[in-house]
Amino acid sequence: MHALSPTGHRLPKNYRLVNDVVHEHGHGRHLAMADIHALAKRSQPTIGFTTVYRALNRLSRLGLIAEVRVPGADMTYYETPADPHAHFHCESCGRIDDLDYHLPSGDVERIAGSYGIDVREALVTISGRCPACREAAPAT
Amino acid sequence: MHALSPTGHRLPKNYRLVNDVVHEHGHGRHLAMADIHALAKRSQPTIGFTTVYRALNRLSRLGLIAEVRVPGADMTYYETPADPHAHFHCESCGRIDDLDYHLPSGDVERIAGSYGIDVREALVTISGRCPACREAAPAT
DNA sequence: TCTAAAACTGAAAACCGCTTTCACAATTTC
DNA sequence: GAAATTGTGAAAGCGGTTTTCAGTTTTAGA
Repeated sequence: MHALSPTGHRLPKNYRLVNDVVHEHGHGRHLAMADIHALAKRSQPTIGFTTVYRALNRLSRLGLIAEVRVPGADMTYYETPADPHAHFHCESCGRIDDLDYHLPSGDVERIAGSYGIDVREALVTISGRCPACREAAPAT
Repeated sequence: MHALSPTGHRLPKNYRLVNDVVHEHGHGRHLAMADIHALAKRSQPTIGFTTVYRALNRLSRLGLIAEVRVPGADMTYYETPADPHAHFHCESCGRIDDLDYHLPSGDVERIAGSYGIDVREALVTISGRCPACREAAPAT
């Protein structure tokens, strides 16, 4: 017996579990597939990472969760969908934070127009050192 | 006998070869390690990819070449260092183009200040479909 | 110039996240 | 119910990157 997602899609129950996990633990945090798998196992100890992998793909495609890809990070992270925002990636400790920033409206459209591009997504990523790492080892 | 790089660093000759390759073929193009290895072999058929790998790391660290990491692309690309600019990544054909755009000056500083971040780099990446792919398969 | 230390080299193996395959189980549809 | 579809977990495969190893070349210092 499958059930419907919040947007009316039919979702297997493992997929709904994954969705719940991301929404419960993804408040401002960014979860890797391994994290999500570990969390899902708490409710469903037999769930395999392959299922989590497929769930994340499906949920992303449906827009129920969002992929976070940060240049320089070697993994894909997942978060709850939110208004456009930038990401910060600490090169020392690897942490990823949300930044409340988005490109000036109009800029993307202007670029798209002049290059003939069909834009799906415009990403802003800032990399550097977070306050904690700054303090731990000031300047390298 | 080593020689000096343009900036006065001592560089093994294989590393200089890699540097030359990137600067000769990286005009507006983005080269993967495999490309660079293949090109370097023309002059130095015995050069191994490990050496190219190490050269690219060193040269990047010295700022003689620039790494291009694009979210969604599975590889690191290399280009000649240039003024800040954005990148476009075509999700259909994978091509990566330079875009003549940079974040409004002041924006990055403002973010850095309010979050206490030590910024090394601010990246703008736009993904979507390039004109060629648009035409080949309009809308999916 | 000779020599010990340091740096460089290429092949191969290890690594690591992601993706696919396989054989089987559960669910849905008719 | 039975057939077709969809979901499942383990395991194997894949591809770019990184490390290891044993050996060579280069450098620095007497």
